[in-house]
Amino acid sequence: MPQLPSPAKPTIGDVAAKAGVTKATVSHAFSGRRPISEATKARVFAAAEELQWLPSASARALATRRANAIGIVLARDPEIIASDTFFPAFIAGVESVLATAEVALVLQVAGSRDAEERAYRAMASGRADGVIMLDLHRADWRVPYVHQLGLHGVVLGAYDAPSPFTCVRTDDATPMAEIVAHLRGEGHTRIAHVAGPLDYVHSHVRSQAYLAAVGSEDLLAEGDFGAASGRDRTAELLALPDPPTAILYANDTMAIAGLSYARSIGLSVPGDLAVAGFDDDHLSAHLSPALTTVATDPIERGRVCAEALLADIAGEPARTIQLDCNRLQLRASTQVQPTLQGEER
Amino acid sequence: MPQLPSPAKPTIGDVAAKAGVTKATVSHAFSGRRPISEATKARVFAAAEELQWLPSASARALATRRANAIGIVLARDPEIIASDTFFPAFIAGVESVLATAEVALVLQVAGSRDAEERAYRAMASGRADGVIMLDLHRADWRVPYVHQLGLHGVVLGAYDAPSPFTCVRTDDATPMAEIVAHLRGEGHTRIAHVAGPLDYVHSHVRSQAYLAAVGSEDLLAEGDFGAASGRDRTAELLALPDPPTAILYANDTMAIAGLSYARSIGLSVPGDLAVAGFDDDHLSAHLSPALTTVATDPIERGRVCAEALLADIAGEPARTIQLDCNRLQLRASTQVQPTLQGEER
DNA sequence: TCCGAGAATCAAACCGGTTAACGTCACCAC
DNA sequence: GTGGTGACGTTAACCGGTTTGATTCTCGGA
Repeated sequence: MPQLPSPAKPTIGDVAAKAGVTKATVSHAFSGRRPISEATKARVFAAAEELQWLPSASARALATRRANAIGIVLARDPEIIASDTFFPAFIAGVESVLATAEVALVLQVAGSRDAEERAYRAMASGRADGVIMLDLHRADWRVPYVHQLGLHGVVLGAYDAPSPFTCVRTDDATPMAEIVAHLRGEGHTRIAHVAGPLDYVHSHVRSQAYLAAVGSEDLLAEGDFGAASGRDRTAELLALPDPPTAILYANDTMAIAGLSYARSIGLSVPGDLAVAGFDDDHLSAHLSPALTTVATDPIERGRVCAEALLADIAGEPARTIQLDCNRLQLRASTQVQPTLQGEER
Repeated sequence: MPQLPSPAKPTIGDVAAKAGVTKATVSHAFSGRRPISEATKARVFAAAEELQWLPSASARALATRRANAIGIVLARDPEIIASDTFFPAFIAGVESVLATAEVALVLQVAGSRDAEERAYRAMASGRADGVIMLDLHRADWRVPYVHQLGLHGVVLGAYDAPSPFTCVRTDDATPMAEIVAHLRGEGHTRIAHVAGPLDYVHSHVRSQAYLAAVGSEDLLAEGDFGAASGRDRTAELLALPDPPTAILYANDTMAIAGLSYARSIGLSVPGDLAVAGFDDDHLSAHLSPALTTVATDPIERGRVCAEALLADIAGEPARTIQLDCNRLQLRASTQVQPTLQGEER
């Protein structure tokens, strides 16, 4: 492979010299912030093209005090990230709006609270103009912290205290109630729930909705969204003297693991045990029985969060956005009689 | 929420003034590139602490000509990203080494070839010092392109032409041969393979290994790694006059979809049909039957790629790294008799 | 004829760091 | 004394853009 003779990247000065103008003119020609004659513009563009000039992102960032990037700090254990079906889709949604705005996405994984603070400080030091905060906790410390750092921000989830940031909320309670109603319609009376960690806002909301619908916390268990915990909580529930006939999981990963466990001990699904998940993992429609779940459209969530953040950075005031992107997917894992719902293609 | 009076971020100049020294001294005190007396250092650090000074990433990037960031451009359809189990784990591995090096990760999703080129140019314009290239194609255009842009790089996968970049390779052929041997040992003679898109290097390698072991391409089908294609290819294979008794899939997503399809038409697994996947999705060990597959340790791959890239950026010469991270996981989906292999905890 | 306005461009300051070159001063050997 | 050396700081240039305040030129109107 021919070792390149280090082409010495051209700068705006080189372009200006080649076009016979000054740096300022080149800048104006591209930004359009001052009128430049068509003739000069043409010369400038030609020179830039010929030199293959790319404006330096860091120089521009320094001069404009804009990183032209947004950040996401993931405070999760790498192993959990690996098993997370939400995150990549969310990113895809975010990127779909960033791409057209020429804004980059900076990602950081932080294992500890300390690493997390460092990550946000790094963002604030000029790596990003704003951040999207996921996996909201109740009274999340990040909201005041990020605000004090002078960053723009958007939170995904219900933040109850007054927030300086735009807040993108979804209604997870309604689909939970719908599932319970559906299971009741199928004749179930002992309906259990395997929740996610209850200090997450979304886990909490889902379990509250479950409690409201069922009226008892006898059959409420707390998992951690991982497959192993789905299996273990299921084993515990099924070992009860009066075990549930239906289990509602806070995500599909736990539901699938639970479903498999139930079958491995000889139960039939949905005959002996009805199973429902949450999230609509890409596999859930392709299992047998296909899994009843709630499609949460993470791509759409990503898109809306990114748009809200760009708006915030552009100076628009913070607001609350209510998203309606949850869709109940009734499938075979909760109904003995096949329906002709037809949401599967 | 109290509107902050725009704290006017402190600069190195403010710190210098407060400590009664010049900017250069502050810089040296922190970088240690010139000796500074303990007394002065203490004053500088105190001033920085008091002012909550964070050095500006963009100013530093401009001055040092280093972005202190690396990039990954994902050339995939958002829908496919969403169903990808490899990617988040890989990212987690990458981050685990970046975090300690204070290097950021810039992500870009590019839907088209054109967008992809733009993304790499953006990286080259100072957003990143180097990139990791995934999903290598045979004779991938990105290798010369990225090199010409003056970026550092690492490719994951077997690039056969001489490459200016460090190349991280894995041996996917051996586990494929092992699975075939294992299936033969179970008595199977009609063994099919549902490959991924064959223009990907890794799909190609896997299918070649399959062909070498089986000796016929009668039962080779090409999928796209998505669940739907796993189901459809399976349906086609099982509809053959002389259908296979074992199917080997290029990833777990297709395998799980295929397995479910087989069961939905009344076949038992592994009794009537043995099924094996590739990747060891987080769910695979928790299905019933648990899925025989190959654990590919994407976290480790990410870690090694990131280390190699940082080394390259630091000026070390490119090299080829052979990774041994594939582990065959024999589970119930391919063996009628339960074994006591015990690799499951 | 002279003035004012607007268009097009230039020159220079500025963003916030890093770094090469240079100045001091103290100390030591000869 | 003289010269050399190392430690510690300072000055000023530089990185590659953007932006602001002149400057020049043209043209229309009073």
